[in-house]
Amino acid sequence: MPSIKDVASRAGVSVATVSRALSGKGKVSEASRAKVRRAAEELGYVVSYNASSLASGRSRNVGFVVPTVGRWFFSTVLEGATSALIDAGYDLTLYNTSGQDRHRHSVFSDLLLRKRLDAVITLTLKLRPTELEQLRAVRKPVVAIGGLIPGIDTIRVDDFNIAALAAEHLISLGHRDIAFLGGTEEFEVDFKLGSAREDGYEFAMDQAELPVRREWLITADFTVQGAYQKVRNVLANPRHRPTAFVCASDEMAFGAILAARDLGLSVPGDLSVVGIDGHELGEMFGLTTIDQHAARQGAAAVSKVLAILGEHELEHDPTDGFFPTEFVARSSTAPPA
Amino acid sequence: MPSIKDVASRAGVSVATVSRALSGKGKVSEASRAKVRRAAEELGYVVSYNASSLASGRSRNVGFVVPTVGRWFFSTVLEGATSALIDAGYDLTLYNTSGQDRHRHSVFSDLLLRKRLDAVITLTLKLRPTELEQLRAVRKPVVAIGGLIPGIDTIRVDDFNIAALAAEHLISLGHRDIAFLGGTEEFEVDFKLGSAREDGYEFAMDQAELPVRREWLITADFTVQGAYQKVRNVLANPRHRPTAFVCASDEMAFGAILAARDLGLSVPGDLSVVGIDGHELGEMFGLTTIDQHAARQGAAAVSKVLAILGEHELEHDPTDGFFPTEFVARSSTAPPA
DNA sequence: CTGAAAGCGCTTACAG
DNA sequence: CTGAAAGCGCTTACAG
Repeated sequence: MPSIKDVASRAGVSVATVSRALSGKGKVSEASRAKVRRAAEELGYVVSYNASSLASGRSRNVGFVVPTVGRWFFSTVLEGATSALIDAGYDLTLYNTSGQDRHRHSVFSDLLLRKRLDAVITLTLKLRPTELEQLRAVRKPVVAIGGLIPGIDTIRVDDFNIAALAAEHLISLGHRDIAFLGGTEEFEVDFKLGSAREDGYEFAMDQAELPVRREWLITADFTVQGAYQKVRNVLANPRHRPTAFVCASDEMAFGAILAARDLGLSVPGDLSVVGIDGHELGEMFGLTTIDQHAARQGAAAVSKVLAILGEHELEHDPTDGFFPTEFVARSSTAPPA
Repeated sequence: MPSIKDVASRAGVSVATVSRALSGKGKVSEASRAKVRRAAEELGYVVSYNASSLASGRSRNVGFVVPTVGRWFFSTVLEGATSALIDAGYDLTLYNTSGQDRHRHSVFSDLLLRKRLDAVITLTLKLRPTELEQLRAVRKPVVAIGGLIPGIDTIRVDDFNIAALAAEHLISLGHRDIAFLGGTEEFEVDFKLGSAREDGYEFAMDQAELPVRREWLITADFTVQGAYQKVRNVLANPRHRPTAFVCASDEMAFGAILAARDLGLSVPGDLSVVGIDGHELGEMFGLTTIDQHAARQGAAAVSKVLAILGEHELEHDPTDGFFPTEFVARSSTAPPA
């Protein structure tokens, strides 16, 4: 591979001029710039990130930490982030903790700290105090998606209100027997999204003076299969069968719909179902849901990171507005029979 | 952040000794090693990858190029790869072309070449001649998953045989009217997996002297929704309705099952469906399929990369055995009515 | 606008 | 086993 020296000698200028011409920083005459461009082109020269980063302190690389890439929300946010990053000419280094503490530990105590990153984006991870400390020590910007971390920039939706809205929608249709399908503790990853959503559901029920029955507060692992099984158990019980479900994710809502169908119940005839997410399959299932624009959240996190890096200013005010969501009414909800 | 010098002075040794002690390369006395370890620990020292890579030529980082992370196969392979890489102490830099030529171009002509990577893993991408050339120029090992590239290490399953097996399974159950659901040109990404699988299906049909009807060779975009629509069109036609479907992916098989149900057809009573993949949802749908162990393919690609890197030898024989798959018989297939 | 030179933080022959 | 020193390939004041 050719180095900057090769380009310099071929163009008949110094390496300093090559560096300036190619990076666009500093003054360079048009003539020099043209010569350099040509020489670089002919040699197939590409700058070495390692050398460039070492000298400048900038890596053009952001770290992205996820609990898994196997769930819809995570892969969709990731898709949005990679796209935005490529457009900006940045690399994305992926750290997948896979829900394993061993992996998580090496990510935070080692990989993240090796100065190859300009910034870090975390996805639905509640940073522990020591982890926060470690990130602070490297003095890099951190943006969190999917939950609030004090003192850190955050992209998140208003889980409480989203769930309340979902419940209100059912209530306004005339439902009274509304169940809630949330996430089990261990699968709520870190932020207990499920609880925030459960709180919103309960709030709406209270406002409407409807009872919240303990046996209708059920939890699953955020997967289609997990939800299928739990909902099936509830629906198979002929006594106290709910007429509607608020589900904390679209994938769980799909599981609920499939369970109802397998029991011979029609949706929305016998059961109304509303989800939260905006999953592509929602259309096919006719799922009423609240779209949280996951890919856009990924892109928004990237924008925020790039803005901070552009500002050269670490001590800014962390922003924390809610990311906008969208109510999508389809055919899985209707007045009760 | 402390540098190697800080560690050296605190430990009372030279930077060379610190480097050797921490990397484990070269001889270091136990006493020195202990002093260095302690000093590093106390200072919270972590080696700078950029400096280390620049000096040694090794980055402990592999590039992973995917067409998207939104489809099951890709995210599952990625999950397997990240896990294996973290265990080896390597970073994974993700390049997602998102099916956009603009992104693909910047990945291959720029990002991949900046010498921050020790190796590259490509996922279901047929490299164009210029791209192959560019990769060769950086002289890094390349491992391809999901298709054969001449002269490059490959992890792939035997698509032809898998599809033939799927068809033979249906034939042996007594089916004669078997349709095939493959991928549309534009969505076969690069390797025309669909065609290899279609060829296998046709081979099995020929062997059994069963006719392959043109109108039963249908294609979709590898998504549940796409398959749902196409299969629904076929099944809604009361004349010449097939009694079974071979689907080129599990997600498309789910679409086929859902389409059948929505038309009031029972699976497997009125329609048998077999998929290819080993998707987690297969169990819930009772889908008969051929598991291609996607996560293991990701891990296998990593093993291969690490083996090559360990060998310090670029001129080895590219291996190209077929990755093992597994036939999983469930309840979506049965003899025809 | 341009170049010589220091420096980024490591690794690794080389000599001892 | 250990250290002094060169070198990896850039960037960026500094001086002109």
